[in-house]
Amino acid sequence: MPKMGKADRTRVMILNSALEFLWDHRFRDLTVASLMAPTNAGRSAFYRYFGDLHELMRTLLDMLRDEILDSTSIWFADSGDPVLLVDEAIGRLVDIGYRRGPFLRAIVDAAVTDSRIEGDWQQFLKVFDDATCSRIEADQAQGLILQFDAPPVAYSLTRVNAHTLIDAFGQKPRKHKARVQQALARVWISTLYGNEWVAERASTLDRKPTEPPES
Amino acid sequence: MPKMGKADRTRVMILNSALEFLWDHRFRDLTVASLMAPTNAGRSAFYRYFGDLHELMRTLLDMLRDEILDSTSIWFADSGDPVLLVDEAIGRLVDIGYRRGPFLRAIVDAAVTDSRIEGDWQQFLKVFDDATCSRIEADQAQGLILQFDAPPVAYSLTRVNAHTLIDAFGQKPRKHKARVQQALARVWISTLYGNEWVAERASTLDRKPTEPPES
DNA sequence: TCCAATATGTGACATAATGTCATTTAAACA
DNA sequence: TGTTTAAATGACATTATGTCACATATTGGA
Repeated sequence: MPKMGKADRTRVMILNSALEFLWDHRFRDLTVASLMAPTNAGRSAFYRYFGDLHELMRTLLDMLRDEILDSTSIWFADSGDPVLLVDEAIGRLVDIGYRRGPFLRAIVDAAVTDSRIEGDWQQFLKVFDDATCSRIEADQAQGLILQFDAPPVAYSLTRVNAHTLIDAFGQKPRKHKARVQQALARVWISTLYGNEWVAERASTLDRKPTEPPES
Repeated sequence: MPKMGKADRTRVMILNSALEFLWDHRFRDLTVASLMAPTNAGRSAFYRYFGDLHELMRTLLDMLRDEILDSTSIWFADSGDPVLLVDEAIGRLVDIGYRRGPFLRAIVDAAVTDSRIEGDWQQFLKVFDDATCSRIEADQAQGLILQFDAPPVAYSLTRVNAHTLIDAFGQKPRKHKARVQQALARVWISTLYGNEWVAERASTLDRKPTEPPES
């Protein structure tokens, strides 16, 4: 455990309090007072660490970004069977969406009320837009994907991911993970590579154990 | 012109002021004061007509709902070539998304900060979820669509529509209408009916005049 | 047309949250 | 341990919301 000064400990307490709060409350119900209540410190101590609630949310997004990019690094792979790659990447994405759903939702909620977070979030999505676009164009060059205007399709596909995950897992009771995963995989694979690939892959997916939705 | 009492006139002024404001400002920047400034009435007069800003937004959603359901009535048609039907329905949806983008975005923004609007919006989306689900299941029964778990796919497809439209047209400069339409049509048709139908239809779409993006 | 009766509008007030600042209190470290 | 530096506090200013008693218009019947 790295040695922490008091400032670091307080900062961590605040971040933990935020995570705890947001796990079962919406961002709109978060106030500085409610955030600092479980802490030893008083309300105004908050402002020593963050300019405002939105700045705290940006910090949370920074943390989540690393976690997401790490766990979906396969998304940016440039070799291997493209269909399996998409399937695996969606699986990873659904996993993390399931685990972090409420925080993802909180960040997107916060983005609506603050243009800086909005910018951060769009920039984050753009990483996936760009990666998807590159993949499409590379596979078009190889004849694996039909010729079409790649950017808007990539854009729509990343948005279906983001908002399906947030709507499905962003608040409890979360929806069934496997069903969401299959739906997203179907949309992506049939849009990019064609329905026949989904059909071929379907039996594999259906064999996966079906977990019941959690609280 | 129907005869209006003073109350009706003031109410209309408020609604117009809101529409005008939201055409080039975000919902987060709307305050009761800024809303009533262009009106003859003072700030507190607002509360005679609406409980709060969110109630005003619900009224706006009611108005928009009628317009959208009217213009996308073809979405709920149960006869005709399914592929053409989807294509036409998406076209209508993109048209209205383009015309009303900023208001749609304002409503979705407002939903994030108010659970009543959120409920209204989800209920509105559910109409499309259900219609899409019925269509899928009907076409599966006819063998036009492969057998798969329809509800989550329908859910993802309505969300790709809503959020693609709002992201693309919700604030100026709006994106290019035809490109968005083609992307959405591609996602829907290849997910439901297969890539070959998109390819066949592509030439038709590409022949459409390409309008430059507006302010 | 005028005059109640009623509907509409107003400004002063209470409330709730944010963010700031001088001051107090606690931690760090030599 | 004592001194320097950092962290926490509580009182205050600010901004927006929503409410209320009262003032002023509008309306429709005599």
